[in-house]
Amino acid sequence: MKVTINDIAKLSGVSKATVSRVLNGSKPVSDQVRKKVMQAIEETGYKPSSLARSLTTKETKLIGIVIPDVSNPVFSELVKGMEDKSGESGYNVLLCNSYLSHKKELDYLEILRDKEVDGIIFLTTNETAEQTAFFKDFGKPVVVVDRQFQAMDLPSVGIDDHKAAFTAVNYLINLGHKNIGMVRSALQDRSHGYNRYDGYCKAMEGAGLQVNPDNVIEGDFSVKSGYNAMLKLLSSGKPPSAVFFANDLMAVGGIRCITDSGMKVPDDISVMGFDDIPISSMFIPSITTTRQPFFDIGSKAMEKLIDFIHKKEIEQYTVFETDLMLRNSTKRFEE
Amino acid sequence: MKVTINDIAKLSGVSKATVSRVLNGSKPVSDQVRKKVMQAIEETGYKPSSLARSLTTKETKLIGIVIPDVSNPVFSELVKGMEDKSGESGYNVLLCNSYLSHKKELDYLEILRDKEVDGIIFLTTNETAEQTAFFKDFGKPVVVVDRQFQAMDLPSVGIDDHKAAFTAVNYLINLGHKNIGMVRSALQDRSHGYNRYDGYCKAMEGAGLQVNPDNVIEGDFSVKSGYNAMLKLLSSGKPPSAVFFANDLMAVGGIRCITDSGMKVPDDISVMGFDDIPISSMFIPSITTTRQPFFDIGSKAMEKLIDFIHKKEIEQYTVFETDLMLRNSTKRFEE
DNA sequence: TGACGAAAGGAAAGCGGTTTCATATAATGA
DNA sequence: TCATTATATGAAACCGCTTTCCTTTCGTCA
Repeated sequence: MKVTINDIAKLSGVSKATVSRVLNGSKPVSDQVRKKVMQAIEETGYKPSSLARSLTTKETKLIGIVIPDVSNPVFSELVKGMEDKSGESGYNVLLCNSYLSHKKELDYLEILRDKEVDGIIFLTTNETAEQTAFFKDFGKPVVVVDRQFQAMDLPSVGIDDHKAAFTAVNYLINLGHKNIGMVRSALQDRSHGYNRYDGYCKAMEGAGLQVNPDNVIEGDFSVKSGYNAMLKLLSSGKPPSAVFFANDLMAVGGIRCITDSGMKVPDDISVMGFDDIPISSMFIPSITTTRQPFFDIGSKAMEKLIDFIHKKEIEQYTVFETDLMLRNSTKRFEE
Repeated sequence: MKVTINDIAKLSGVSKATVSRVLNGSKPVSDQVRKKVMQAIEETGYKPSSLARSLTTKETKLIGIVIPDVSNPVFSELVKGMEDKSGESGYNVLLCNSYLSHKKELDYLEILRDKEVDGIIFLTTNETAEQTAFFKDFGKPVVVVDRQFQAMDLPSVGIDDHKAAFTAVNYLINLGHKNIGMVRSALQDRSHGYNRYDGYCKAMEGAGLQVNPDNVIEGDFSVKSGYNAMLKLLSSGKPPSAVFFANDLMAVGGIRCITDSGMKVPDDISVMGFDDIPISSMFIPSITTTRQPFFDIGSKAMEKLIDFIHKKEIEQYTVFETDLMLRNSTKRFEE
C-alpha cells in the first residue's frame, strides 16, 4: 500500500504536523526529531502526495499551454523553450493543441481551469470575446505569446513584426529589386499577418516604390498555399523579381513552384521567408529569412509567467530582436 | 470566492452527498432535487475541483509523456497523435523532454509519479536498469513507443524496422545499385538503429552483394552528422552509388554534402532516407524514404494506454506498416 | 526570582470532494 | 395487512496533506 504521512508519523512517534514541518521546513524542528522522521521516510520510501498538498496550498505547480499545433516547427520550438524553463523552476506543463479552433481553445481553457493550473501561456491568432471573458474571471496569471490582446492588457512576449518585415523588405530593395511581391496572411485584427504586411508596405513607400495589388497574394501559412500563391504571382501581368513570404513554410512552397516552372531561385526570382525554421537553412537553396528566437521567446514567456505567479514585478511587454539571415535564396537584381 | 460543493448543498437545501450524486450519477436522485441542484450550479457557475475529486478517486486523468525532444519533427508528430487521442478521452497530457539524458528521464519519471499521473508513455533509445526498477514498482500502466523493453515486458507500439530497412534497400538493389552505403546510428542494444542496419545487411546478403565496411558510417541522426558521414563516403576508395540513411535528417545532410561537392542527387548518387518527416517531400529533390505513420503510432499508443488504464484487454505489441515513398532522390543505376 | 518570549511539538480543523452506512419513505408481494 | 425491498436522502468518515491554535518547556533578562 502507499505510504502516507500518517505512517511516517506513527513510525517515528511524532504527529503528522511535525512530519509536515520536517518536509517543508515551515517551522523549526529539533535535530533529534528531524533525524527520526528522515529515517522513517528513508526506510519506507515515502513520497508526499502532491495532490493532497495542492488541495490545501492551492497551487498545483502546473502550467497550461494552449498553442495551435506542436507539430509545426515554430510552435514546437516555442514549447520546447517553455518546457525547458518550467522544468528548471519545478513546474510541469500541460500541453493543449488548439488547431486554431476557437471551440477547442475555449474547451481547453476550461479544462486548464478545472485542473487548477497555476497559470496559462496562450497562443492564438485571433482574439475572441469568449477568451477575454474567460481570462477576466480566471484570476490567475496569463501570458500571451506572439501577439497582444486588445480587449485586455495581458503581459506578452513577441517580436516587432512591423520592424522585422520593414527591415527584410528593405534588404530586397537594397538589392535593387523594385517589383517586390508579398504573400501575406489574411488580415485579422492585429495579428502578425497584418503587421508584416504593413511593414512591407511602409518599406515600399519609403523607397518610393509602388505596391502592386496584383502582386500581393493571401496565403494561410502552409507550404501548399505558398505554392499556389506563387502560381498566381507567376501568371500576373508583371511578375515580381522578388517575393517576400510571411513565413518560411510558404517560402518553401514558393521555391518549389518556381523550380517546377523551370525557373531558378535566386537567379530568376529572389525569395525571402520569415521565421527561420530549421528547414530554411537546410533547404537548397538555403532560404534568406528573418530569424525569430523561438526558443528564447518560449523560455521568456515561461519565466515571466512564473515570476508573475510568484508575484514578482514583470515587464508587461517583452519584445525580442530578430535577425536577418542572409542566405542563398536572394540575390541582386540585374536586368 | 470559489464556489464549492458546500455552497451548492446549502443553496439547494440538500446534503453534499446528494450534490455529488447529481454530479456523477452514482446513485439515483429524484427529479425534483436534481432540478434544484442543477439550478444552483447554473446560478453560481460552480465547477467541481478535480483536485479534491482526484484525492478520493485516485485518478487524475493525467498522462505523462517522456520523449527526447518535441522540436524534432518525428517526436512532435508523435506527441500530436497522443495529445489528440487523449483529448478525446478526457485525459490531459504532461509533456517532458528528456533530451535523451538518463538523468532527466529518471527525474521526470519521478515527477510524473509524484503528480500521480494515471499512466505513462515512454520513449527513449536506451533502456537502463533504473528505468526498469522504476517501472517495476510504479504499478500503473506504461506503454513504450518505438522500441521494446528487454528487462520487462511492457506493451509497445512501433514499426518493424528490420523489415522496413530490408524493403528499402531492396528497392535500391532493384534499381541496379550494387555498391550501396549506409549511414546508421550507434548500435546500442535493440534500438531501431540496430534493426535498420541489420535489415540493410540482410538485403545485401540476399542479393549476393557484399557490405563494404568502409561504406558504413555512423551518424547521430542529426543533419550535420549526415553531412559528415557523406563526406567520409565520398572520400572512400570506392564511393557508393546509393546511400541508405537511417533517418531523413541525415539524408538531408547527405544531399547537401553531395550538392556542395558539385555532384547531383540522384544523377550521381541516389539517396534514401527513413521516417518521412514533412521536410522530405518538400525538399529539392524530394526524398525517397520509408514513411512511418507517426501520428497514428502516437495515437495508438495513447489509445492502448487508456484502454490499459480502463483495464481493457490490449494487444501487447502493435506493429504498424510502413510505406516506401518513391520520390526524386533515387534513380536507376547506370554505368 | 519571576516574567516573558521563543522554541518545539501536538490536536484538530480545514481543503473539496466521494463513499459508506444508516434512515425514512414508498412500493411490492404474500 | 404486515413484512420485505427498493428508492431517496443525509450524516459522517475519509482521502493525505497544511496550518492554525494551543500547550509545554526552556532560556533570558530585569
